[in-house]
Amino acid sequence: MEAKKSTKQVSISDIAEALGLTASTISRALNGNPRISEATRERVVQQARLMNYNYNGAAASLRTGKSQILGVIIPLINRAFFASVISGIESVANAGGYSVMICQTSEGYENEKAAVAALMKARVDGIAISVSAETRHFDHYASIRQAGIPLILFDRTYDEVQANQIVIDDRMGGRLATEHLIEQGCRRILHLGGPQHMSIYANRTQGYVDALLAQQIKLQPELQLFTALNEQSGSEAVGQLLAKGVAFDGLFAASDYAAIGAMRRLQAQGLRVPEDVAVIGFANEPFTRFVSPGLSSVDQHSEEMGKAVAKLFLSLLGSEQDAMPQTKLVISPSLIVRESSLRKG
Amino acid sequence: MEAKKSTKQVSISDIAEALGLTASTISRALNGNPRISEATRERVVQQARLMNYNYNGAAASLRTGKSQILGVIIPLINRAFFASVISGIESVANAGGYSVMICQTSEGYENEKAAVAALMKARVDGIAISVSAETRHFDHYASIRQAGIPLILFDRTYDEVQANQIVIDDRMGGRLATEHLIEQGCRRILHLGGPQHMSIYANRTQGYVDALLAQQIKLQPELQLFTALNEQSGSEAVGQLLAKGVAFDGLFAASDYAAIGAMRRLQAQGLRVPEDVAVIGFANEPFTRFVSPGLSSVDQHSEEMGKAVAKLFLSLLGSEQDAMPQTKLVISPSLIVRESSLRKG
DNA sequence: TACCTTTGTGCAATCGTTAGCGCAAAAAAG
DNA sequence: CTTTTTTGCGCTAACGATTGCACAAAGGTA
Repeated sequence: MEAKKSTKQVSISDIAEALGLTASTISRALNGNPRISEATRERVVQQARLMNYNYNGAAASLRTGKSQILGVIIPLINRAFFASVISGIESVANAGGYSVMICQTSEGYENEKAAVAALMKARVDGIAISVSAETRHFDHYASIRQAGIPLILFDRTYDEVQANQIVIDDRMGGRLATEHLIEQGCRRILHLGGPQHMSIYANRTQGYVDALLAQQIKLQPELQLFTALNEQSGSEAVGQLLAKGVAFDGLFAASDYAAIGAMRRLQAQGLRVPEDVAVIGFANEPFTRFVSPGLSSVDQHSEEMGKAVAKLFLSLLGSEQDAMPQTKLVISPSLIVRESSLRKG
Repeated sequence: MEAKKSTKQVSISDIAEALGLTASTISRALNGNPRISEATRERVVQQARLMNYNYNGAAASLRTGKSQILGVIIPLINRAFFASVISGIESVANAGGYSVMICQTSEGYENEKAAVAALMKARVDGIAISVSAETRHFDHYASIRQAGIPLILFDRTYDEVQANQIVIDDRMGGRLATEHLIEQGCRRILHLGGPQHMSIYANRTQGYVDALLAQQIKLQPELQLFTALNEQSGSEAVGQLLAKGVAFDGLFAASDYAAIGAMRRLQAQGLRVPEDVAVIGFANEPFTRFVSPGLSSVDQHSEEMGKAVAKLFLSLLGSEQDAMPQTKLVISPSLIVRESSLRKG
């Protein structure tokens, strides 16, 4: 009365016993250690399959100190950008024999602390973080560095954190978007920017400034608004400006959501896009191709970024001893032109 | 010459030594065992914080057989539906003290096998799977049942698998969508369905049939097309029907992507939506609200489904002994009416 | 004072794998 | 036919946390 219901998993010692060998031999055979004869290895593999053996990662992790797990912390999983990044991380990490453990912070600082703790508890071999909007100080990363495992910040990074970084060139993205609007004949370009304490938004704004200055277009303070960059705030920003009688013929929003909100408001007020106002967003969210007019945007190569994160992680595993050299990888964004910014003339 | 670079994490024995106690006392203190005096517990907690102690999940997992990890396998992470489900799973699981390990299969059978193996290796305490499109047999789930841990199938389920299920009522969703079109005056309703070996698609089709029969509308074989349900196939399906001169005044697609593809094609061919053809999709993808006309759809309450998955998992943990009773939870979808299906008359 | 409870902590075994060291038997070298 | 090297495997001690059992000290009861 102990058979069927037993939830006990078979271990290498069970295999050893069945084969008249010892656990160490099984371990070596399964791990491809060259000191084990081909014949024995074959027998072991057969028996393992037969007995439905499952490798116990926890035991190995305890013994070796490595878990073969990569931890990832992101603000929101159901944002197309982050979902794609994870997808990229997943594919490369898996190919390298690593599993991925994911935590989302919902942009909250306390959640981020809890996430770090959870990953450290799982003894992950490295952590990749896209910092939550709420996070302003970084003491909770200390335990990661103390454990001596790779720490990679991506997209939402801060230079003050001692860590490897992978970002897209947001400044270039902002410049590309703005230059494009200028080329389309826009001269009074409204910029809807995000929280400037976050480098991604500050850089997009800087790119906007760069482009204007390069064309000797004077910056107009009333044409720069900083909001939460969601659909509603985009709509409201445009509504207020129009109410105040501030005119503009182009609009660069640092987020597609703000852009779509703004575009819909413009249309609701009787303005034509792109004829009266050319609009471009940022992130190339999936919906941008489906709306009409198609929303121009800046693609961040999110899946590629994810792959880069995982690759960097894998490469850091070898050389982790030496004071953790800080890599900073910058990915160039691409301009995606659709109807919302394309004027016939 | 051993201090700074040491990557060694502190263990409960280290705390014990510092305090002149034993590891067992530290363990009990940290776990809130009532046999430890409040004074001692306080000292231990202080010292642990001081020494920057991190709980070693691997060690505990080895000893207890529990990892406090929930494994999740999904076809694609960067699909709004699955991303939301994960988000829901994550929030509830975390609140229950569990971490989430995610694997994506990219709809591939071999990947799904690898994912199961990876999760079993991590000794997760339970696995939730949304079956890949390519998967037709389920032997690879055997190791899960053998390990005696909860197995939950969600959304993409198969009754032939002995497991708990959480699904939405796709049949009801299909019926709601079709009834709505009928109410809007449609009589010749085109249905774009998905692979019928997958219950979700078969059920949506069945709902369509139910609605028509209930209204004594005769089924027209030429008005039922089964495709891969992406944007392109939706477009092509409509193109072919129009070319063949098959008329229809309503369209129910089992996917929003197929619906948008179809809608754009209709418009390109000069047909008005919803006046000439009323269109409704399925899944309520984020883009449906942004397109124009707004695409009516069927909401699957994805985040809620995720939460239900995690809750079921947590509840199964207690009662896992008894032959795993098979729960089947059905979530009702909601009809979301937008302009694409709303006729003035 | 003697005995019984509580209360608070220590002892030691255990989970499954790994890896350094040791040691026979077989093979190669002299 | 010895001596050295190689090959193939076993022994054993970890890794860090948990937990049943034991047990001393303190407090209660008779």
